[in-house]
Amino acid sequence: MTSRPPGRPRTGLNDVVFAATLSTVHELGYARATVDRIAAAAGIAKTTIYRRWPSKGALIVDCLLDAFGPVPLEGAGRAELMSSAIHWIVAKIGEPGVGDAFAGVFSDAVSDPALREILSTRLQDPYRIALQEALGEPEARVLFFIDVVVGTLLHRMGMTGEPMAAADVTALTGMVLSHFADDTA
Amino acid sequence: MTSRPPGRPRTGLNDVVFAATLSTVHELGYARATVDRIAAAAGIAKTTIYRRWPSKGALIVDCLLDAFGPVPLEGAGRAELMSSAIHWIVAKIGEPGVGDAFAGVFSDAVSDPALREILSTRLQDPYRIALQEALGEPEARVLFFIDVVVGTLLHRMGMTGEPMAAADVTALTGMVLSHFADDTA
DNA sequence: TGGTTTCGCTACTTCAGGTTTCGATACCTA
DNA sequence: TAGGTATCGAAACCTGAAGTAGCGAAACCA
Repeated sequence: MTSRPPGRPRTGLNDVVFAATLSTVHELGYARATVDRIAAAAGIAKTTIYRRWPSKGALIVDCLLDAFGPVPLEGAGRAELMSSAIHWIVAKIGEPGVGDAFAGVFSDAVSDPALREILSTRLQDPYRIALQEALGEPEARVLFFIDVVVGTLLHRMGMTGEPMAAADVTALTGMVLSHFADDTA
Repeated sequence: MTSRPPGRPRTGLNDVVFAATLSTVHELGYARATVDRIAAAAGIAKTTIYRRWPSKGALIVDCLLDAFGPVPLEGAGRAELMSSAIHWIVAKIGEPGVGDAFAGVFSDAVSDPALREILSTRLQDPYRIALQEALGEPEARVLFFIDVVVGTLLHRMGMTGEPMAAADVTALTGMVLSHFADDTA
């Protein structure tokens, strides 16, 4: 918030920027969370942000990577693995600012192939690969799984502005699990 | 395309603008399809567009309403109704420019409450109500249905830039149908 | 102590959404 | 046929946000 004299870098600046990004997006929404405002919230200059990230989209993706962390793939059977993965993404998207930021970058990516590439490679691929190995499913099935889960959650958030309620999350989980339980697809 | 002298209105201007909107969005993507370009493609002035629509988002929503038309709810049983509804929205989203335009407005709506209101009221509600009456399902279930179907399709389009392949559409249809077949949710 | 790195600040460019103004023209009515 | 009115086209303009450039200042390192 407050100004700061120039000088050599301080450690942990990324964390400050990430926190400022999420809180700003949470407050103002994605589109109105300009780089200027994020920089102001972090107490740094806009130029400093553009020295570390090539674009606003890249900043958001890095911020989401930091917020998500590694996917916790714990559980005995395949059903438990998938169920825990769903609940994990639901919880993450429900965190303040994370869902808005996620929906926001995804939005921009629709008509920005470069950003789509970043989003696909840096954000989706790690989780897709981890899920593939854990579940022993082919790539196409895992991609379909991600489309259904993430797409449904984002559509609800985009339409209502709020994360999905617990009852619908239960319905989503049950639907996906029973679909992936049989081997007919 | 070509210039045109000023004068009294011509009939069917909306259709010209809608066609120009879809083709421009199809060519350049949503974000790069500026109102200037759409106007140029329609052979009219940007001012004329803003005289009829208050914003780019409103124009796109009207354009989508025109492109979608009434939802064809034909079929004997509930399963056939839902199946035909899914295939209808898949076909519509697959039309040139429609999917991009849909994903684009939806994106903008994430951080624009006013646009979200327009999108929800004018685009989603009519179809939701029609589905409610045809299926005899409560509102919450129909909303969930829409979230799953539309969300999944848009996520795939946003991630890959192309509509969903037939095999995955089949999987999606089967999953949704079997979920809504039982009365446990 | 001196060089290098990184930062803060200010100013700038570019571009898109949206507004305003004004002149020109076609339709409608008398 | 003449005049009023509604609508269009053109161009200039405003606002806000992304991204860039240059300079001075401070901290770290050798």
